Order: sequence, then C-alpha cells, then structure tokens
Amino acid sequence: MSETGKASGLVRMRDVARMAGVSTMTVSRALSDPSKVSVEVRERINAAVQAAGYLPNRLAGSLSSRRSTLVGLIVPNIDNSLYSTTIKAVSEVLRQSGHQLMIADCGYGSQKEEALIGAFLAQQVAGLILHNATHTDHSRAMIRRAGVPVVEIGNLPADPLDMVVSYSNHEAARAMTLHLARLGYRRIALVTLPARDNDRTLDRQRGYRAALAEARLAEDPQLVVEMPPGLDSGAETVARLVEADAPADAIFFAGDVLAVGALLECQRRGWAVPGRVAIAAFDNLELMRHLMPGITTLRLPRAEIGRRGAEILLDRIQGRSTERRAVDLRFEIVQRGST
Amino acid sequence: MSETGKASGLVRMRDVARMAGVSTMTVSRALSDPSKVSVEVRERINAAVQAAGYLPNRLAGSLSSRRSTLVGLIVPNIDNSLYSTTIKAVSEVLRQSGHQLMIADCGYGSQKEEALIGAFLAQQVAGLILHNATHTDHSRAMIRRAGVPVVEIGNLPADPLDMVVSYSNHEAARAMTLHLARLGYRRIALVTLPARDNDRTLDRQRGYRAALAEARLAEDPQLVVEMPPGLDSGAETVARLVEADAPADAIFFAGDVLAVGALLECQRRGWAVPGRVAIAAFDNLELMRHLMPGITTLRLPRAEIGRRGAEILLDRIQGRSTERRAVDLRFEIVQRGST
DNA sequence: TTGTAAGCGTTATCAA
DNA sequence: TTGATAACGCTTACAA
Repeated sequence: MSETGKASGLVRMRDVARMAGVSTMTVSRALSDPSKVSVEVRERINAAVQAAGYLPNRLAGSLSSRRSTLVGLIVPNIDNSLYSTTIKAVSEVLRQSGHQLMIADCGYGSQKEEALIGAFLAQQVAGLILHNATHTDHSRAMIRRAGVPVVEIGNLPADPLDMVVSYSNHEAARAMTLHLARLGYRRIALVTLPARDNDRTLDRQRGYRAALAEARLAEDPQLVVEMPPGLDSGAETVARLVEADAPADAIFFAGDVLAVGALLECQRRGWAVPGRVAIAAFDNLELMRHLMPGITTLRLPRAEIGRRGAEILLDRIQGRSTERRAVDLRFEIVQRGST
Repeated sequence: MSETGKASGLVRMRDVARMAGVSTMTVSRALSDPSKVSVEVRERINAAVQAAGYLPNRLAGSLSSRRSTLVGLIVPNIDNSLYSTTIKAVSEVLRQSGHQLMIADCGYGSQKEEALIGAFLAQQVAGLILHNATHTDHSRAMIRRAGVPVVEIGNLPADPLDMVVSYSNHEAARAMTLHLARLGYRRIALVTLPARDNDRTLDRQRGYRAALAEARLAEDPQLVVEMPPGLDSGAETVARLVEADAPADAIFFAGDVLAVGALLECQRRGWAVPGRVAIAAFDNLELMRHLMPGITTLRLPRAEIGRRGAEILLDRIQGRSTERRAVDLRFEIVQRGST
C-alpha cells in the first residue's frame, strides 16, 4: 500500500520511476524537458510525482550537471533600506528565472568579504553580486579560479573584477557640491560615514574636493567630518557645524540618514533651514520629500542597479553573453526647500 | 610544474590528495576534523590546499553526508526595514555556526510562499524560518514530508507548524488601544495595512476590538481603515479621519510608517498633536523618537526574534534539542508626546 | 522515445 | 592513523 516513502518520507527519483514503470532517466527528462517524453508516459510520471509528493534534490542535480541555480549577494549591511531596495530588485529578477539568492553582509571590510566569497563559491554559486569594490588579493584569486561571473554594484571601480553596474559616487558628490556652490553657498561642509575601508565614501570625499576646486572655494579641514550612521549622528553634527566659530552655511550629508537627523534637530532648535544652514542629502529616501522643508538630495538608481545587475549576470550565467560590461547609471539632483 | 589545476582552474579533493601523497579520505578528515589526522600529514595537506587554492565543493559534501548548511528565510517583503532588522539578527547567528542564509520574499500571499518553500526544500535546506503564519495545505505537507525544523516568527499562530518565536500581534494591538483609552481618548481609530491574507493585521484588528469592548467604547466602522503602506498613505488617512463629520480623537496606526506620514502631515497643516488628534504607532522605528512630538509606539523585539529564532532552529538542526518550542516575547508601550 | 552505464566530488563505513 | 569501496540522487553520453 504505502509505497509513498519508507516511513522517512524521503522520496527519490528512483521511487517515482518505479511507480510510473519507467527508468529514472525518463523521469528526469519528463521533469526538465517534458517534450522529450511521450504524452502517455509523461502523464504517468506526473501522477506518480503528485502521489508521492516528490521534490527533486537540486544538490544532486547541480552536482551532476555542474550547473547551479544559486547566486550570492554580498552587501555591507543588510539592515539598511538603501541596500534592501537593491536586494529586492535583484531577488525579483532572479526568481523569474528560477534562481535562488543567498545574501550575506560583510560590514564594510574586505576581510569578512573574503570569507563570504569563499563560502559562496564552495556552495558552487553560478554568479556573485558584490556591493563593495575593494577586495583582498585572495578574494580576487578565488573568483578567478572559480571562473564565475561577478557584478560589482556599489561604485565604479578603477580596476573592476568583471562586470559593473553602478553610478559614480565621485560624480554624484561632485555634482551636489557644485549645485550648492551655484546656489551661492561658500562654506560647504561634507559629512560622511567613516571612510576607512570604504571606497564609496572615499570617492564622495574626492568628488567634493574636486567640486570645491572647480568652484574656486577654499577647502577647510574643519568642514570635512566623518560620523557613524544614524539620526543622532546627524543631529549632533549639524549643531557642531552651525555653532562653530566659522560656521558652515551649507552641509552636504553624504551618507545614511544623517541629513534627516540634522533637519529634525534644526526643527527642535528652531533653526531656519536654509536660513541658518542649508542641508543636502545623498540618497532620495521617501522621507526627504515629506519633511519641512523637503531635503535637497540625489536620486540614485538603487532599484535599477539591482535589476540590471541581476540581468547582465544572468546573461552570462545562461551563456547569452560573454561581454565584460560596465554600466554607468545616471543620477540626478532633486532640488527642494532645504537649500 | 603546473599541477595547480588543469587550465580550467578546477581543483578537487583528489588533486589535493595526490599532491599530499594521501587518499581523499585523509584530506576529507584533515579538513573536517583535523584531530583525526597526524600532525605531519595534516601539514602536508594544508600546504597542498594552499598551493592549489582548493575550495571544497559543499554540494558534493552535503549530498554525501546528507547534511546541509543552508537555512531558508521567507519574509513578506525584503524591502522593509522592520524585516531587515530581523534578517540581520538571523544572519549573524547563522554565520557564527557556519550556515548560509537564503532569503526570499513572498509578498503577503501563501501561494507564493508555497512555491518558495518547495524551492528551498529542493535545495535541501536544513531548516526554514517563516514570517507568515498562514500556509497552504500543500506547504504543510511538503514540510512534514521533508522533516525539516521550522520556526514561525511573525505572529503566534493558533496552529503552529513546528516552533514559534514571536510576540502577540493581538496583545500588542490590544495593549496600545487600552493605553489610549486610559489616556482618555474616546474615538480611537485603527489604521492597518490591507488585512487580506495577512494574519498579523487581522490579529491587530481583533486586539483593537477586544480592547474597545473592555474599555466599553462603542465600535465605529468608520474608524477602522485599511491603507496601503507608505508615508503618503498615512498623510491621507489622518486628513480624512480628522476632517470627518465625527472625527477621531486618537489614531492608532498599526503598520508600516503610516504614523510618520500622518505626523508630518499634521506638521504641514499646523494641526497640534495631540491637541487636534493623538497619534500612536506600532513599530518603534528610530525616527519615532526624533519627530516633534515623539510618537507613542510599541517596542517590539524585532532583533531578538531573529536571534532566538535562529538559535532554536540551530538547536534542532544540530540535534541539541527535539522540543517544539513556542517562545512568546515581550513588547512594551513607549509613551511619548504624540498622545 | 526510452534505457544503460558511468560519473559529478564528497563522506560513511569498515578494514587494515 | 590511514585507506579502499560504496554510496549520496541526479544527469551526461551513448546505445537500443
């Protein structure tokens, strides 16, 4: 009676084959490419699959075929809505082609990234998506040996591993700084996250400096600040920069939700924005538009990066392309009341 | 010279074994339990592993040992900081024990969840973490047959699949509604996300009704509203409920960032909070504390749910426990200026 | 259209 | 402590 798995509930292709009176090979074909099997046999197999509650073992399948449906994604911090916008887009594209997404976060360090790359390659991922653009030599060696396609999505690196889909952090920071200069601000401060081990933050600082030079504004070391992420951080910084002996007239918060914390602190203190100080932000979070005043910011293609990144990775995984593409996506400045 | 992989770069355990002059079994032991191998041989093997840049193939390892290091997590929406707090905590715990996390989102529907559960089981995950508490019969059947441990984390279901780590949405909504009643509000509105296919929202609505009954407040269907997520949604709703013929005197936004959108709309319109209307929220986002006034809300154990959930799952995966535990974590009300 | 045989790269088992 | 052999559950390659 109960051919349906021997107590353990474990059903293998063999069992389905026996039930349908065919060989495992025929079952395999019926599942992966039904057109290769006669209608009659196909129906018997489907019935057996249903009856047994059979689920194919992809571990065995991938091992045998040397093809995997796993893609690894490494971001600096899962717990951050900026990254999750991208993650969501990647995940949608991959699912539609039957791939599975493995996600890990590496903090902002390339050492931890190395361990994760090793773990993912050991799982035989078909491809990798990396947010950081800084990697250890060993990471590079492992990726080269494994021969899997890689997309870097957090920045436009000078020396890419393989493919790239991103915007330019340098250009974005430069554009916003020039925008502030054009609006007439002369003492423009830059607040970023800690730059150590973070190529994106470094590029933003460089972009800011480039813009100051172009606008013929003097660079004041007092006006370049690194802070940990968070609303409190932004609040603290705006107070410090506005109450300094030589105060900033505009502050460009190039990271996280620092600008929001700053604006809310100004509200609490009754400081007019931009009367007392102008505030600009980096990422166009939905919130920026709802605050009073709305915060001037950059619209970055977070979702599109995820989508295009996943797409060109799949093109390579599925052999539709062999190019090492580099896609530079656009950003734009959203001018609002805060500047 | 170049024994280091035959051009393709693919190095198998066999190759390492040959280089070290031992059998593959000895290499396998040296990697998984070095104490079982003599020091001298171990060193030769380590040297060969380094020289060859060998990465073990976990697909083969898992297939052979019938053990997997993969854990599947299914949330309603990756792109939501509430879930990402939990995801982060899960991910940390799993990494520390050498497990990999596969993440997918199922919208709020159990049909899509079913497909994902199937995909994860096909990958031979060692365990599953599910945020939704509503599942199809087929999902339940697959999980039972596969025999993998499962933790549900989004709610306390009446009929759990296996283990549960969560707070009670019913009790949380009830507690906040009673809190508002005790503060003297008499026309308390409830705004939730769409309740269809969402056991958490349904429980919140039930908890609200239970509290109204306890507080002997009449239930007004006009005061129970379902809205899509988002700041705009909250803004729109507060306007509607305050300008109604019989306006609400307090609004409990039981979902997403609706309360933030509402408070910001009140700021824009110059409505005093709580003078014109009181506002309470569900999740204690960092922002709630920074707004003026601060928003009264519930402190929910988002991170602890992830941590404990992952821990008890690992206890079962690693055979340290066989219990079907249900953990009811605490929440608490954070009273602030908005009520 | 279907089946047979030989792997895929590792680990369990048992023997030396 | 080490090794030989046989799985693990599937797919590739080839034969019928």
